Amino acid sequence: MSEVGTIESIPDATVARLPVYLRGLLELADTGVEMVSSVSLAELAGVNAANVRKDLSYLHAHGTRGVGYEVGHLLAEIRVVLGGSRSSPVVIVGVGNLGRALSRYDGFLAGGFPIAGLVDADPMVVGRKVAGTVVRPVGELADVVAQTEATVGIVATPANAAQEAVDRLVQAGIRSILNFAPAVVAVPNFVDIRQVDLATELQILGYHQHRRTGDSDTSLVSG
Amino acid sequence: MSEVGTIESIPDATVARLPVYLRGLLELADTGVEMVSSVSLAELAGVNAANVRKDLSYLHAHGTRGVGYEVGHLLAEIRVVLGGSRSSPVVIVGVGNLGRALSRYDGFLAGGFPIAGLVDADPMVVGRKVAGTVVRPVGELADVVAQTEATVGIVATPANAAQEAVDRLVQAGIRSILNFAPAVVAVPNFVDIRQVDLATELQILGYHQHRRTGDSDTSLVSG
DNA sequence: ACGCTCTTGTGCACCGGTTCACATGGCACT
DNA sequence: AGTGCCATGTGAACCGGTGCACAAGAGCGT
Ligand SMILES: NC(=O)c1ccc[n+]([C@@H]2O[C@H](COP(=O)([O-])OP(=O)(O)OC[C@H]3O[C@@H](n4cnc5c(N)ncnc54)[C@H](O)[C@@H]3O)[C@@H](O)[C@H]2O)c1
Ligand SMILES: NC(=O)c1ccc[n+]([C@@H]2O[C@H](COP(=O)([O-])OP(=O)(O)OC[C@H]3O[C@@H](n4cnc5c(N)ncnc54)[C@H](O)[C@@H]3O)[C@@H](O)[C@H]2O)c1
Repeated sequence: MSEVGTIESIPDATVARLPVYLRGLLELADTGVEMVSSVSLAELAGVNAANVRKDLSYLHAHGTRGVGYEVGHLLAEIRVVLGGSRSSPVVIVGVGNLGRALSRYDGFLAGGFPIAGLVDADPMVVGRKVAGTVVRPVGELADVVAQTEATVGIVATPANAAQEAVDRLVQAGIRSILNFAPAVVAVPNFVDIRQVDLATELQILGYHQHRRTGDSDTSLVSG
Repeated sequence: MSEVGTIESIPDATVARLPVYLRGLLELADTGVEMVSSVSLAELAGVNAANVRKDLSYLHAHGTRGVGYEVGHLLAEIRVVLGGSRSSPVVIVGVGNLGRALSRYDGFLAGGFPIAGLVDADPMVVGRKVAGTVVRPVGELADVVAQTEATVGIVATPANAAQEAVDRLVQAGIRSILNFAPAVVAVPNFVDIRQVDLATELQILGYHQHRRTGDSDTSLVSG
């Protein structure tokens, strides 16, 4: 049911794959490929071909049977869905090891997410220039957001400061937040927050490794 | 999906939540709390209480009805499941912006994943000391893995070098890999690889933001 | 024009995960 | 011991996602 004025709802799982398709399609476009089949795109993205077709069926990007999809059209359509091909400036709260690395990452800029503002609570960090941007006091966050017209916030503070950082971002009008701190934070339901937990990723790997080796050195408490 | 039968199989979704429970439980233990109910643990972890109970039912950690779960017992049991409380040294391939940030992260060490080895292809980077560890040539990866007894590999190279980096890790005997490069890489099926794609995370946020604002896109690509 | 081939688009069955709802059973207090 | 209370543990419905399998349709060559 497509309603005028509203963008159709696309399943979360599909949305999560669109960026992957985008990457693959950019690669194809670079090498001059103009048409692509669901099978080859699937291979490129590491997913099932039927899944690709179903995903693309949610977009306004129909392919032609017997031929495939037009790379350029697909690219444009995915870009429209993912933020309307509009640039979304990002502000980072907490410019430590991770914050600096993220600031210097040019892949964000290329993807339409320029790092526009940096703030930190530490006076030793404030005033320093990182990747061409001067770090400003966290108290001036609202100003920074306003000046840079940032729409996305990244939290890279220690875990115990994450809730405060998120609160400040929401207060400043940010509605999309990426949180790298290993902490569960509460946000109003009109705010979209995503958690990136690197330590957790390693622990999940650890579980599977443990299982694989089956090396049970621990006191298995069997009932 | 592997079907090794040594240790009981735990659903993936549950495994992904165990580290979160672990964090919450550590917090509780620090503050001297000895018993915890599924409701409060759920709140702490940001999930549904019934879900917590079902998750914990997969472990050998049963609670007592009317009371709750013993924090210490739960902690021990989760630790056992997640890698048997054994330290899993990590080797990082690609010591650029991100690789350096990860090297300096003490949360990994605390979680049982000490950064034991660093390798890079750039002669300018090789030999430099990062977080107390000397960066070695990527050609010596197998040696580094052997010497450090690393069991986990992290790929933090540019995307176009990711497949090569992964191949080297597998060649060196690594069976658990965390890949930060935005690239789909192929691995033998006895290798466990997890993708961390930060740019994708931002793009997903962008989609929801785009939807929320309902700012009907005007830059409709002409046909 | 016709039929062959190729790929899309999708109905449908399957599966893992989530959540509700409630029976089960331990604990404390009288 | 009896009674009330409370939290666990789980059966079952529900839900979103995946992938097979196939019909529908486009292009092409004869
Ligand atoms: N470094 C990594 O590779 C890595 C990996 C995984 C997770 N993390 C997580 O990312 C977060 C940042 O890690 P890091 O290594 O950069 O830590 P860090 O200590 O190097 O940097 C944290 C920065 O946040 C600032 N800060 C502290 N409180 C603040 C506040 N209330 N408002 C604004 N800024 C504040 C500090 O001044 C510091 O500059 C941590 O939560 C960590 O657990 C980091
Ligand atoms: N920096 C970030 O915050 C960030 C964020 C998201 C994703 N990433 C991804 O992480 C990866 C690393 O990012 P970065 O900013 O650290 O890049 P970088 O260019 O700073 O570092 C890459 C490092 O990898 C090394 N390298 C190149 N080819 C290699 C090879 N074949 N073997 C071993 N080492 C090799 C380089 O010498 C360099 O030191 C990239 O794929 C990037 O897309 C980075």
